[in-house]
Amino acid sequence: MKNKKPLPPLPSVARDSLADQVYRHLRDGVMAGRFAPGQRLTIRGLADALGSSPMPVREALRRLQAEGAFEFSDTARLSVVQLSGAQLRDVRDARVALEGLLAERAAIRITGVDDTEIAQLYDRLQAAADAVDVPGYLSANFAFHRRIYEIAQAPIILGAVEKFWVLIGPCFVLVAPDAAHLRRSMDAHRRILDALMHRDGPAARAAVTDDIMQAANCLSRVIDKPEKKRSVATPKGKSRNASA
Amino acid sequence: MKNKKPLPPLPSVARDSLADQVYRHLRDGVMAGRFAPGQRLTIRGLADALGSSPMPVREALRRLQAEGAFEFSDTARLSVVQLSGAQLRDVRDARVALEGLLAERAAIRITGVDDTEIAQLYDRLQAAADAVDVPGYLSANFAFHRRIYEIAQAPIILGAVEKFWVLIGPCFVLVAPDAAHLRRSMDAHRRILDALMHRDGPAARAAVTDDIMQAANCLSRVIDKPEKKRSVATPKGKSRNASA
DNA sequence: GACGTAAATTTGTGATCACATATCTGGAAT
DNA sequence: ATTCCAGATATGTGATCACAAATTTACGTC
Repeated sequence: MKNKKPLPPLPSVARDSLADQVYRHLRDGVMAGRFAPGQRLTIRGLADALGSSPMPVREALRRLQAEGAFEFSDTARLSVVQLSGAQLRDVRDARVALEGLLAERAAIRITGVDDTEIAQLYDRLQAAADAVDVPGYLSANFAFHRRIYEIAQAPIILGAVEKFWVLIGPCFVLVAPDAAHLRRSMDAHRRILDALMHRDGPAARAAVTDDIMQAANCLSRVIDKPEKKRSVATPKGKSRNASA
Repeated sequence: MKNKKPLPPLPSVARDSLADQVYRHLRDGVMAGRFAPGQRLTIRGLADALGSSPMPVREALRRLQAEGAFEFSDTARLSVVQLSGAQLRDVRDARVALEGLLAERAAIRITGVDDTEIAQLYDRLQAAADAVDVPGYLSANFAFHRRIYEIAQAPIILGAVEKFWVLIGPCFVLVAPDAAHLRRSMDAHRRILDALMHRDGPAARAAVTDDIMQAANCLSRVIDKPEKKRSVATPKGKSRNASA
């Protein structure tokens, strides 16, 4: 469904190009684990699925490539990045360093008006954990962390952190909904919440560190296991793509 | 000078698209301080200067926008990102966290074959400091740090660090060649070198931290001083660009 | 029937065109 | 002389086309 109209009703106040919309759409999809590691995609296929020309998709993919979400292989074929175990440990260490910094700063700068909002996001996270909806849990999890880090008022650092989230998003499609992990993760989240409410910076950093290590351990049990029936490449072979 | 020939001699083994070349060219230019903060650029102007069509430049700029080097303003005008003092402090803190991690890890994994190479880069840095060539010093400085961090064998973290370097590159055009700063900086570099040679991780982290804090202090004396004759926008007004 | 080679399709890359909007230029009115 | 508005130019965005390389498919040969 190509839109022949050259976007007539654009209020011009939004300043939101088609490429930007495609970018956010794909980025959210990656973070929510809707793309499998190593999955092959095509520019034209995504463009058809999104109802646009290949051009905005190309620009969005360039940005996502710069962030490490997708890669153009040696033969210039597009695919979702597949992190190795070592790379996953690197992401873990970098997250601990950066998110620990943000959590500590957030515990200092948080005010009463933020408390209720954080608590609401925590409840939404808890709800997604009770139902074992993994994509929903991932989205709620990132929203919870993001809101906390926004309080730290360091958007540049938060941007770097989100780039790491984009990297680990696809890995989560490999891990089956693990109730035990979700319970441990929610325990860490509870401690993050408590630390923030008590304005305890070091405790917030420690809780965030535990949460990150928890997730990394969960992933490391699945990644780099050489053969464990991980046939999560292109499901069929046709240039399809998962974009809800 | 548009190249009408559809790139005939491409060995096809390089897998290096025109957009990639433009990307690296602009990225190196930004890191070396060849673009002024807030400087306005145009896609067509850069394309003409580089002798290509606007298309590869667009893709390269998209990547660099994703990395935060350039921004498309609310009115979709392209300009070099101008960091505020608060953002500069954020970059400083993130660099301390990440580069400290890499330095500590490098001190552990470094081997004898790396020693000579690091020493050579240090000498090149010293030479650029003796002559007060700021762009040359910046390039040598980033090369020195990059080589060290490569030893840490954490390419994902190094990639995040380089994104921060791209952000602070333009800021350095604001600081005049300061011999005192160069001396203090070289002192920190000497301590980094010594720590690496002694395989002392904590000392390497401390030296890198000092180096980063040093540079941040130097920059903070220039940034956010409301009016100090910083007329470093577009020098003339014509859509020119500094691309050597 | 298996394997290798060539045709056909797919796909990323780059160029060119069209268009809406922002920016600049010029002159006219106060 | 200054201000303000209309025409002209410049610029980012998106679409379409062309092309080379890679992948897939088909067919002929052993």
